[in-house]
Amino acid sequence: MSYTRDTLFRYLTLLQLIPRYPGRMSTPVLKEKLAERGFHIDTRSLQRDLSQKLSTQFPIGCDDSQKPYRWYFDRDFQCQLPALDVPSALTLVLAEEYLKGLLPPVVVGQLSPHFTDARRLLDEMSSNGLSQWARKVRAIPNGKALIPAAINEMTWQIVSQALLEQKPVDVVYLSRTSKAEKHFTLHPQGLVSRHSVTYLLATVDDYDDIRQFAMHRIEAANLSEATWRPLHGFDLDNYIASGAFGYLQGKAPLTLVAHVAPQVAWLLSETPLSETQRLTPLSDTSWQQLEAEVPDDQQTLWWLMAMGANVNVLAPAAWRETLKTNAEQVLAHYQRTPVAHETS
Amino acid sequence: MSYTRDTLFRYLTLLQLIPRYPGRMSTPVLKEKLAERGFHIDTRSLQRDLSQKLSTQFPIGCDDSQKPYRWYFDRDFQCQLPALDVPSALTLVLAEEYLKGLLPPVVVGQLSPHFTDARRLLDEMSSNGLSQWARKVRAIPNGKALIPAAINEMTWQIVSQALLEQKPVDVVYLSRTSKAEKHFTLHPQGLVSRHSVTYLLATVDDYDDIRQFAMHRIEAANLSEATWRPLHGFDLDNYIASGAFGYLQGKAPLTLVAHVAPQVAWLLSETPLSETQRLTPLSDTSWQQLEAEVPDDQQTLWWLMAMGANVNVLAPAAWRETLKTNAEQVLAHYQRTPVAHETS
DNA sequence: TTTTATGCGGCCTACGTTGTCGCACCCATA
DNA sequence: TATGGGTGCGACAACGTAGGCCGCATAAAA
Repeated sequence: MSYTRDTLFRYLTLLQLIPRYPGRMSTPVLKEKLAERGFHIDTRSLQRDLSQKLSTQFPIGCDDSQKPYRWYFDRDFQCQLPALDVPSALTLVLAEEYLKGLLPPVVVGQLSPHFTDARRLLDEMSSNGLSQWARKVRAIPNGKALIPAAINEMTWQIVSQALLEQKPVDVVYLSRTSKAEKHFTLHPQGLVSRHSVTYLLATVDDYDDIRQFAMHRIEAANLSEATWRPLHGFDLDNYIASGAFGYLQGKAPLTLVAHVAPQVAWLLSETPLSETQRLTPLSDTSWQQLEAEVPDDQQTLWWLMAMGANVNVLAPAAWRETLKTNAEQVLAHYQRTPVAHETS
Repeated sequence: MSYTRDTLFRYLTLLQLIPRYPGRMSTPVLKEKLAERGFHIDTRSLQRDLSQKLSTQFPIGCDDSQKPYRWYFDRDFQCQLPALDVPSALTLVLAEEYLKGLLPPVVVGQLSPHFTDARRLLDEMSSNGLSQWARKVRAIPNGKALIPAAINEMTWQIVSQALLEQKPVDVVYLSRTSKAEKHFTLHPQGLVSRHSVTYLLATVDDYDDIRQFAMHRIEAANLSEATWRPLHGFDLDNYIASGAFGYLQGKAPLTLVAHVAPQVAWLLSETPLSETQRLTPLSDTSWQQLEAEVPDDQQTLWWLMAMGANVNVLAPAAWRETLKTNAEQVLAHYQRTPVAHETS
């Protein structure tokens, strides 16, 4: 039996059991959880640990409005073992910059204690000299930053729990088309974050087909009493590849052949399109010939379109044709619509 | 004087002082750091803490090849207070999916203990029933995923330290143009991660102008003996806005007016271009009129180009002209180049 | 060889830890 | 109003651990 050595470890276990603020845990529950982990102590000892030892040393709060007291960590407290090092802290700051444009505020907010921790460390590091590190790192996202749709915090918590524990959820969903609130029982099968919109994939009520539900349109969610209806043979990757999110994707990769302007060649030499990319200079011009195996998806096509006149796709023929047709249509727009509209 | 209550706290402080694996810290140094934080204990006690208490309960290693023993945490160990909750763990998994396409492997690797921690938690949560949560979440990045350039781990550590502590670094840099290794002393002023390439902004040797150095082309880095040369009046945001990274950006935001196809309108209603965006239906068509205040930058223009024939920009006139000209040039490409090339 | 720095086992005492008990309080139920 | 279960809390005593101190062993430095 391990007596003494366990005191420290029991404290640590206890600290790990106490949830962060929105959640809280009552003394008897904590006692039971500790017992599950091999710490059989008297209730009195636990009470003493909480109210006399831990809560004086840690930012721990206690809800004593009702009798089984409930304990919780301050919302923004964060402690890591081992402590964050400087490179990791910098990485976290960069990560936050990127993620702010990719995930809804509430979701990024889930990680804010980590980011705050990183910033605090950097502040301390560079205290000698007002280095203002915050002004020293920036992330420039790839592509246009759209504003992520806002998600209700409670919804995110309930749905993520349901997804992982395979439980159905009752939701109030604001339908896109009818503008009406509808009540469903969903059986979550997957979660997809596309750009900045997060979708829950689930079967509805007693049906067997997967449908998409934008998380930000779920107005309320609660774990359901209904029994879980498992769905076999569902594969998220196949589902995405089959074009469910507007990214129709052929199974086989394609060989892209194109002539690219110098500035594009420069970009690609830094960040290749694929592992197999080859760039070869062309005679008579500063342009280069690009050959690469790329996936047959909408993303790649969009990228080519964004490059505009700076790339000249030679193969595959289908893409060449698509780009050509698109250019013709764009031109048609601008020839048809009178310029006078511009002032509107 | 706080005697007893400090035991637990001293252990925690000690644990926070021990660095993660690549680093390590000797017993005397630990003793001194503890003293700095108010824990004045006998060397013997520290030795006992390390070798008998902590290293039996934590994944702590000891390098005893030379006499002042050096202690370190296992590379992949991670412990959080308070413990990770399910929603945060899910968020971390999503974040990792995104970041893998945005930051170099080594940089994301800095955070891998966090991600591993999250995955472990999810594994435990869903152990009952083989829920295979890893198959349940996916992130679809915004725009084409280019392959991030690889960075040397040591370089990242040294440079991030130098940047924050305002110290010069000696680097061996593989010049892009000359293909030759060059030796510089850099005075780091900022770090910019653009798409998937990370650049260090620094002044070189005795010059005062800022230059960009791609992190993945820094082959070696060491803190320099040279004295730090401060640079006043440098503002990273202005630098970026002035077009240093190919994103020329006008100061004033523009009012974008365009007609957009139904699918684009749908996308924008989910993730607006800006806070002020307005979408109004057009008569005679399923298209909608879009009005939004957008920044005057390359990103927005690229986004419009990628949308191709699905948007018809009415204002500003300059963009309309740019898009038109671009379409004409693209068309010129595809009319000039013989289709026969495709089979090459 | 001597010196210094470090690790380590042992010893001893102060004091921290913890089970037990009694009391107070709140709430639900009779 | 009375009663009983659940919970928090102060007090106390017994146990045993934490931690300073000492001496020795070892290895690197002088």
